[in-house]
Amino acid sequence: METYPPMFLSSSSSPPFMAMNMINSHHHHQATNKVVDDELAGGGFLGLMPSMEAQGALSSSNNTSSAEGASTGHNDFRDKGLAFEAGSEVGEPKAAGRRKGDHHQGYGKAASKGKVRKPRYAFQTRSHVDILDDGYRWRKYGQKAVKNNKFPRSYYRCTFQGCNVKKQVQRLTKDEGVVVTTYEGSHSHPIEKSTDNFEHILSQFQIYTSI
DNA sequence: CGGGTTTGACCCGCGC
DNA sequence: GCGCGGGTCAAACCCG
Repeated sequence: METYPPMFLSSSSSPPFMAMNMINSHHHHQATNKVVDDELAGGGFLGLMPSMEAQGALSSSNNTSSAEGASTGHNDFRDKGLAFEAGSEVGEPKAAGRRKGDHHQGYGKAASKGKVRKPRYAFQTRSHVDILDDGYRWRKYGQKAVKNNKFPRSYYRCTFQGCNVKKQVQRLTKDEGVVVTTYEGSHSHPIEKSTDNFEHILSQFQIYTSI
């Protein structure tokens, strides 16, 4: 059970994203694209990278690669994940009655004010389903069209009290089969779904650690 | 009904 | 200084 693929074995710690279940591969979908009956046609791990494009800025922070993040990833959420939360402290207007035309300030991002930037771990898989079931429950909070890409990018957030883990899913324009998932932060709570077939799923991944 | 999704507005950093 | 591009919010909407 402890047999993880080489990419996770940097320090035998928990990666920010553990236990991905692609059980609902050919499950129903929304309206983005028709889900073809490929189930595990993809399922191949194409790569793992520190971040998509912002890796330059991120690497200068404290982590240079995703492997490092995984190596210290057992409790590092206090460093990065919380840092982000602190940054968005102002931007948490649960009770603040801010409206579009009203006076409001501080949307999470700007509050950081050039401070700590949380690392993001991106990896891409081969699947026709955008949303991979990684065991956690996510709530979609945004979707934006990206320049140079035909497909929009979806923003998700973990729906756990106090858990500020985010992730964004995007498909590549060139290869529709490639789905890039970027994680931010680490979960601090147990997974809700069963992950006993984790190793079984990972065993069929193709890892490319030549980044 | 309640929780997740949709979707347009808004904010902000950055480049021109 | 302005416009663009990316990220977030929240009211409306949808669906079990």
